[in-house]
Amino acid sequence: MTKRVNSEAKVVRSSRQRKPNGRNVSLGDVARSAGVSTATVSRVLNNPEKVAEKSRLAVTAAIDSLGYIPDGAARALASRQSRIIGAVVPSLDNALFAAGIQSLQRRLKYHGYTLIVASHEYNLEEELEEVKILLRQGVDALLLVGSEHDSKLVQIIESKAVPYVNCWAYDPDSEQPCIGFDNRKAARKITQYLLDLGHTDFAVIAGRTENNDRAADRLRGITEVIKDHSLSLPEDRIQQTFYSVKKGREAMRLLLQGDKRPTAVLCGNDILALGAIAECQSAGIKVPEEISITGFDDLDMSAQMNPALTTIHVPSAEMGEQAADFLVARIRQEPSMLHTEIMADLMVRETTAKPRN
Amino acid sequence: MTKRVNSEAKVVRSSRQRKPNGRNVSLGDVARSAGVSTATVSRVLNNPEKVAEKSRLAVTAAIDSLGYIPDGAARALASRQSRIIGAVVPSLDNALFAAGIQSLQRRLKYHGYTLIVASHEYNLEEELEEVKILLRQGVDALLLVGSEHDSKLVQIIESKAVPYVNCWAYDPDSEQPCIGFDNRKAARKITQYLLDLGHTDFAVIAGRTENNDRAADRLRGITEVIKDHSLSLPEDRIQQTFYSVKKGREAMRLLLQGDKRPTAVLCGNDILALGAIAECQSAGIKVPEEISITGFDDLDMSAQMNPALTTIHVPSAEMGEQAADFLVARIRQEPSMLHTEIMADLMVRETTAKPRN
DNA sequence: TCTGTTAATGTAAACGCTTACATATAATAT
DNA sequence: ATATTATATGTAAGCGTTTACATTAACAGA
Repeated sequence: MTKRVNSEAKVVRSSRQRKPNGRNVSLGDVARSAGVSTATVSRVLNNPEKVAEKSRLAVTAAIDSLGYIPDGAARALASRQSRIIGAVVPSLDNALFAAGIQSLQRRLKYHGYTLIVASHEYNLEEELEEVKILLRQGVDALLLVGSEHDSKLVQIIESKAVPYVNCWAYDPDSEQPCIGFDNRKAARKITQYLLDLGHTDFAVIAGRTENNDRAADRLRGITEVIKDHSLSLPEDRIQQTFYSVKKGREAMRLLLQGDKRPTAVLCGNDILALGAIAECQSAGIKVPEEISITGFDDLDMSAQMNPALTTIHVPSAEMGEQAADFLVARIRQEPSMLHTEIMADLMVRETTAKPRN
Repeated sequence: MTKRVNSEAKVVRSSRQRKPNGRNVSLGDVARSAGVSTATVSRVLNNPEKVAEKSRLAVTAAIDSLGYIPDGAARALASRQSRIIGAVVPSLDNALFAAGIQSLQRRLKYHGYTLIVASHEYNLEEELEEVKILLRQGVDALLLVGSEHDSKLVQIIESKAVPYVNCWAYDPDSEQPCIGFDNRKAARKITQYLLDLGHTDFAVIAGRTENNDRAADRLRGITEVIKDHSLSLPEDRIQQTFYSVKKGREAMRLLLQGDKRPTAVLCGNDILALGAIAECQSAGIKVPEEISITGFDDLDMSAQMNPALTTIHVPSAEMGEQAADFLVARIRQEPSMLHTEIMADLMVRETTAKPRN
């Protein structure tokens, strides 16, 4: 598929030496140059208010002229704080998490922390593995996605006494801290909306529910409401698939093959819905006139597409920000809420309408 | 500073306690428990082949039973290697980078490295700032996007002797290592294709070119080819905007307002193109019958949309993987190519056609 | 038996910071 | 003036690893 052409065979051996003249410049060098002790230099770095202005100036001048950059490892070792926070998400490829991580990072930076992101590709064992790696790197706190984890995971984190929080899910009954929304409730809401519109003939294109409690909760919310209204949702009306436009199309194609076409299709996220809509368009089926389709997440583009997608708005950015504040508060041992619910609202747009007859 | 008044008889000597019941388990604890020296434990961790099987077994058993997790900071300090690699990208919100980062991470993990990602929101000063932070954290190598950086950036990295690579751009004349494709050449290719189709009336919806050499190169490639063919591209036919579907729509709306409508619109990336297409659809203009639209990047969804987008395929995943291999090779002081060009191919799909008359 | 060589392990000195505690100096109260 | 307290700085002991070098054991060749 893709060809690769290498430019001339320029082979360069980089000699991984430090400064030309020797070692890297250290805090000790700064101290010597400024004529103060290492303790004072350390203080101007960490508690400048505890240092007299005169020495503070001398030290900052020395830092600048020497181009001193503190050694994070040494600092972490001595202070037992790495100032690094880890996040383990299912995937970076999902715009939903990307947006959340983006705002998480921005906020952490504001608090003086650096973020390490790892992804586990919707594999709980892999998630445990990644958490171990982050713990080894000495993260000061951890952000996890969902509330379903490998059984050993929480135990390990707690044995290390590292603060953590589950995001993108809300479970007030859990002992684990979480910041997120109730996926089941939101799914019920959008299903109910379709029901109120008059739909009785449903199909679902869900994300894979194993190892993904968010997808499972969404599916559960949908089926519950449908069952509550004594409507049926046969097995072949429920597709489970990976999150991608392509998979969404394929699932919709299968759904369209049945002898009776559903009047409303609930998708596990916006990406699947985009695929479902594209498939309908290709098949000459009008959305929403002939079929209603809903998404979940409310990606930026969903409101802009044609037709604009009816979906559940998931405030990822807000969640990331709150998670940052929460974790920093925990690190500082300040009081904080155990559970924070964020509202996920229904966004009615153009892909849903009353059924035809 | 703070006075400590002990009313109780219990005087706590070490104020830095970790677990409720004491310290964390350290390599020394493992050594004691296994009946060997710390050096031997360290060896089984880092060079197991240098240790006799008997002691290796004893040590691994001790590690398991104590639940020992090595301290990354201490290891980094002593070995002068953090096993962390940093990436500074413009945005995580852009699916293009997300995909590249994802594969970079996967590959780094395979090599035993952890990835830290920072984003600078298309702000070169911010980029410098992030690089400094990562350097402070002690990253063993750095991945950058594009070849245009703050003038101090490369100097700082090189003074620290940290390997780095510029990605998503290809500039064989530069002294800086890069792995990527030639944005200008690719832009020329897609423009030429439109020209060959018979288009003479162009418009461009480009990404913002300040602080973004990739966007600038793309725009340059487009305008060059058009000029080469003695065609005109007036100022008002060039829109520059942020990468978002919404902005793409707005830009297209402006373009449609002119007295003469272009027959082909070249977009700076797929996201902008998606917006442009949506706007045309809303305006009742048929793509590609009445207007041809092209993207750039070839996101996963672009092939699935309706109509499928004609665009330039950017192999982000491959780039991430190669970047990982390159950086690791550099860290290990193995020989490696300074410049690697990756081909960005034209993907002709359904949003382009011959102009009407 | 002795010596030289190799393999396995141990000893202890870094690595570059932070910070408890000690000390010196200045400010204030008596 | 002296005692008291607050402020600023210095001293040096870690933090938990890695690793150069020393030591010991095992074994082969003479």
